[in-house]
Amino acid sequence: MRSADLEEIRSLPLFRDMAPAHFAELTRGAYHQSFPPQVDLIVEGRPADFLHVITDGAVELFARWNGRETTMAVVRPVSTFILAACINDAPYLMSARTLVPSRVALIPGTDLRSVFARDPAFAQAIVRELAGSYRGVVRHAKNIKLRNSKERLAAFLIAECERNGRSRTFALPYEKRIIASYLGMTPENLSRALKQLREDGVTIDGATVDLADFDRLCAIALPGRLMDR
Amino acid sequence: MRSADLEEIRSLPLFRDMAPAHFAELTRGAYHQSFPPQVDLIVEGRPADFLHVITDGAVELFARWNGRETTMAVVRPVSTFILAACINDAPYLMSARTLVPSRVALIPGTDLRSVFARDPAFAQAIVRELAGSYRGVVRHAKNIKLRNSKERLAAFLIAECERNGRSRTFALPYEKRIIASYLGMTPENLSRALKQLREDGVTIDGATVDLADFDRLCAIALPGRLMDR
DNA sequence: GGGGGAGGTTGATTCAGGTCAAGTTTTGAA
DNA sequence: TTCAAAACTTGACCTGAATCAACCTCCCCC
Repeated sequence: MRSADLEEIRSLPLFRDMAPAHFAELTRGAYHQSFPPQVDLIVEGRPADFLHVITDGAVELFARWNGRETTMAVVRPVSTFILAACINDAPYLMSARTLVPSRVALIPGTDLRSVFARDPAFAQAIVRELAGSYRGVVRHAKNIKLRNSKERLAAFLIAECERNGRSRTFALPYEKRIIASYLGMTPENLSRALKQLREDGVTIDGATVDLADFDRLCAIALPGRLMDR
Repeated sequence: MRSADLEEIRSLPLFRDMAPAHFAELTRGAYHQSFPPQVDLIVEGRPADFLHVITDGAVELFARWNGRETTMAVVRPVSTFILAACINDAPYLMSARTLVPSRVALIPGTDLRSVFARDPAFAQAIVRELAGSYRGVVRHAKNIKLRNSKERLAAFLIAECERNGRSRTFALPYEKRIIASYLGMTPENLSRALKQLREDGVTIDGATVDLADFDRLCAIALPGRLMDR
C-alpha cells in the first residue's frame, strides 16, 4: 500500500487516534485495489471478511430481495463501510458495487476485531463511527416512511445543494436511476417528480440542476437535523 | 435502585463484562422509575441526557414529521434504547413513549460517556450493541423498501410466531394501529391485509392469531436472516 | 461519423394503498 | 352496569406511484 494512501486512511476519524503499532498491524494485511465500474465488492449474505475503505470513486450499497433491488446508500471518499457486519463477524446485510472507477482498501476483519479488542482509542472511534452510521440509517428510514416522493426529492436536492456549498446550480452526483432507487421510487416517477418541481423553481438539464427558489423547496421538504443532517 | 433490578440490568450483554466499580458508578446516578401507559419518555430533537433501560412493559420508538408519525420499533424488556444518541451526545432522532405500564432505568449520559472512555470491556459491549442496533434498522429499512404491505404483514406474523416458540396460535403483542404504523401502513389497510391473508390460513379473533399454514405464509414473506433476523 | 445500447423521458393505464365516512366492538372508568 | 371514548372494521372512493410501452438522447466504441 502506498504511503500517501496510508496517510489518507490514517487521517480518518476511525483510525486517527489508534496506536501507531496497531494501525500498522491493520494495514499490514490490507489490500488496496482499483476497480472498474459495476464491480460487485460485496454480496449480501456472505461472511464479512473485510472492512472496506473507499479512497476514490463511489460505491453503492444496495439490497436485493426476491428479484427486487433498492439502493440503501452511496458511499464517497474517504470513508468506511460495512463496519457493523465486520465487527460482529456476521453476514453482510447489504451488497456493494462500484459506480465509477474506484479505489478501495480492504482490511481483514480478523485483524480488525483483534486490534479492536486491544486498542481502547480504536474501540472508541468505532463506537463513534457506528453510532453515526446508525443515525444515518434511522434518518433514511424516517425519510422513506414519513415523506412522500416529491418531498423526498426536494429534500435530496436541498442536501445536494448544501454539499456543493449552497451554490444554486450543481451536478447530480450520480445516475438518476440510482437516485430514484435511493429515494424509493422508480426512474419514471423521479422524472415526473422533477418535472413537477419546475413550478417550484427547479430546472434540470441533463445532470445539471438549478434551484431558483431554495426557500420554496424548503417549504416542501421541511428539512432538519432530525432527518437530513 | 433495588438490588434485584440492578442484577437484571447487570446481566444484560451491554453491562455484563464491565468492571464492577464502573457498573456501580453508572448506576449510582441512575433512576429507576415506573410510568403509566402513554407517557412520553423521550422527545426527538432534545439532547440525549439518559440511556434508557426498559425492565418491564413496552416502549414505542417513533418519529414525527410535519404532523405525520411513524413507529420505528417497539422495545421490550430487558433491553436498552437510544444508546447511539447518548454516546454521541447528540439530539435524539426518535421519540419514545410507554405503551403499557412500564419500568425504565435512566442512566445519565455523562456517566455513560465517562465510563465508556475508561472501561475497554464496556466499550466493546457498546460496539456490539450498536452494531446490532444498526443491523436492526437496516433490516427495517430493507423491509419497508423491498416488500409490499401484504408481504410485510406476513413476515411480521412469521416473526411473532417464532417469538412465541413457533406455536401456531398466539396473541398480537400490541395494538394493531401500532403494528400498522410499524409496518408502514394505515390501520384500515392492515385490517384489509389481515382479511386478505385468510385465504393463506391466517385467522384473527381480536388479538389472537392462528396460522394454519406456516409454509404458505413463508412463500409470501420469503423470510431470511438478511431481513428478518 | 455512424451505429448500438444504456439511461432517461413521456404518455396511457393499472393498482396498491390512502382517505373519508359510517359503522361495530372493545375497553376502561364512573 | 352503564356509558363514553378509543380501537377496529368495512365499504366507497380517490390518488400517488408502479407498470408497460414507446420513444428520445446521449455516450461510447468501432
